[in-house]
Amino acid sequence: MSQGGAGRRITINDVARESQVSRATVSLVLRDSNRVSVATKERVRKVMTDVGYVYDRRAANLRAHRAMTLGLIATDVRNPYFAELTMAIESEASQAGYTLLLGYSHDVLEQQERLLSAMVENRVDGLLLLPASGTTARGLARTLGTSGIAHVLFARRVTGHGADYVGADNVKAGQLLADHLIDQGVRTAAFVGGPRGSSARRERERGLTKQLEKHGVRIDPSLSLPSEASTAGGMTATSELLERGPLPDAIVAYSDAVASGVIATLRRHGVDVGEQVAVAGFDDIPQAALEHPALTTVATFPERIGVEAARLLIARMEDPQADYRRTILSPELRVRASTTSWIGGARRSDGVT
Amino acid sequence: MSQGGAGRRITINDVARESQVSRATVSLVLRDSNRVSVATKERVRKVMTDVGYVYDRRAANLRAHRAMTLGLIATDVRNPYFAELTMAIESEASQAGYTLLLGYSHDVLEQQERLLSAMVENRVDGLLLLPASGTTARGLARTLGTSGIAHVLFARRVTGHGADYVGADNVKAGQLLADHLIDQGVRTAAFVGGPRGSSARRERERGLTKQLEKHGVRIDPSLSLPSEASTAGGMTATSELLERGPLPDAIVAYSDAVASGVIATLRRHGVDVGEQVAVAGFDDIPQAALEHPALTTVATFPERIGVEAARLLIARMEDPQADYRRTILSPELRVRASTTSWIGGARRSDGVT
DNA sequence: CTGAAAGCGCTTACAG
DNA sequence: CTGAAAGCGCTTACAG
Repeated sequence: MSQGGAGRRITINDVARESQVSRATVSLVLRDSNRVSVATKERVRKVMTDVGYVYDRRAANLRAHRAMTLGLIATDVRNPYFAELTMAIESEASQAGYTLLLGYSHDVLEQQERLLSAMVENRVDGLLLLPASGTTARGLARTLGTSGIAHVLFARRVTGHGADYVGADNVKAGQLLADHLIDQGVRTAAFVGGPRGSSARRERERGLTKQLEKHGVRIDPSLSLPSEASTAGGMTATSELLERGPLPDAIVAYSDAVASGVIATLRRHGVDVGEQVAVAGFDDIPQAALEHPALTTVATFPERIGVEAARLLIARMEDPQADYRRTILSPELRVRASTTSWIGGARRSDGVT
Repeated sequence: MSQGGAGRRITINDVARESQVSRATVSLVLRDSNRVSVATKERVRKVMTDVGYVYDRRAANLRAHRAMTLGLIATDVRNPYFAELTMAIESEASQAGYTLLLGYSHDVLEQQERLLSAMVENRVDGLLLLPASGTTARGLARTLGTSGIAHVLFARRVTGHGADYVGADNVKAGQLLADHLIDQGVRTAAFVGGPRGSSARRERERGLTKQLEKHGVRIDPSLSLPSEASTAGGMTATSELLERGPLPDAIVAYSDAVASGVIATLRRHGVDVGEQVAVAGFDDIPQAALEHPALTTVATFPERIGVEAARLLIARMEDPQADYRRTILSPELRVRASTTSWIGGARRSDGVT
């Protein structure tokens, strides 16, 4: 039936010849155009399966000036928070008919640049970027500027860079936690972990610090310890903290992933986590509720951020001239045992009241 | 300088005209061919940056019959085990100069089919597949057969499907755990969680069961409870187990992710995890050592599996006719408190000795 | 060392 | 409802 020899690719030409129509008609059948009669469609489709034709989307996309492909650059998906984000973005993109070109920057600027170039050169229709810490507006302009490619930033901002953005209200998240810790009677606190150059870290810390200060509680700047945004990072930072002297009333971790390392390290050092020192995180990843003690945290809804980022991007692709949109999701406090079982506050109030 | 108007794409033609050479020469400059003089290269490159030229890799790839793109289909990256795998594959592919086209099947067959088609139609050079549970050789043949695309399976096998494969020795992993549990004096055990249709589950359970039976310990088949390969799955399965009556001496979870759910659920029901019932998992994800109690498990080295899978695929692309290779990594037992603190065995031996 | 021509596998107006 | 022609942005022999 098919004359396609061993190595030869079967193309639209073979199908056209075999079914006695033009290539244009085959092309229309491929997209199920109603400009082709049902009879012709059936005949052409039969030939397609008979000769084992496989559509070449790249060729189609080149000609049609689109890719039906979105680029996604995240930092590291071993972080459960980013895993949730990635899954949500993939689902949403996939539902909208897009395929995903993926890259991980490992939170390293040079890697991110390489990935950005690769995606631009592959002419993705749009780009979702979780900026590596240290990303600057100038850097982005250099890599993305000339291409004018549609893109949205998520989870971390880049100050001065005009683009759509989706993220949590990190300042608010810090405030929520501050208010709760004040309620618990906390008087001293450390802010542990997270990458120094990330907007999320700055904002969470700022929200926390400012709000604590309103109640006369001051975070000793020497107790602000950056780290990788991972459990391992949390462990390292906590070891440092333990070396610096007596523990504060509360340890606020940059994220739940970091908090996981905080808790493990404290426990290894015989600290009674929760009772002796209150611990809290950010994000409310699934594991937070399963920590022992269960972790107080502020939910930042990665799934919703992912879905929204994908939607914003698709909207942006449809209307490149629209004003930039920023979607800031409101965080929610989740109170659990890691702060409520703290007994320092009780002791203190016992003395006072 | 450039005459490219607002919307027009700047192509190799513009660069050729502007720098007074042919398109062929520009093309050679792009690939830094030594068939072009240094002077010409410099002149052409200067023009490229001046006019803001951006290479179109899609067009190049179409013509050159390659994509420099690999397809990766995993199930769900919220599972830390798959996250490690994915990161390793991405690193390796990226280092070899490939970009990754990504899709998650959510362990659902239909989704996997759609993703496979998309990747074949995008003409990826090769494909890495973590098969959804229930994947059959016939199904794969149907989707991949006609395309003859290079691919490797990893982490789970598909019986009867001829392809390269990389995975852990799951039977051995089960045996290692069985031997250890026997040493601890365990007499009854349950196998909890994991997707029914996955080869990894079957093999782990078989290795465990057979080896236990050698020592006269029999797993009650009604205590083999499948679930999603997630922490949530482990929680559901454990709730079921608790309803079935008295707990066995040991609970072996399909994976550490599942074990995490087992531990949390037992604790919620007031069970003293470790002492009252031994718990173990598979994979040795980073969190296993941080569980409370620390989780005994069998390391299966997802990172090595990922790296190896990418390498096998690249080798396969270079030599499509080579015999199929199977890389089976040897697992290693990691003994921790979740089994060693079990006191049932000690009690019993006290009585016997 | 450089160029003219053909072509990768499709889609897109334009006719009829 | 269908076809002939041009073209997407590159690379690849083939000449010279």
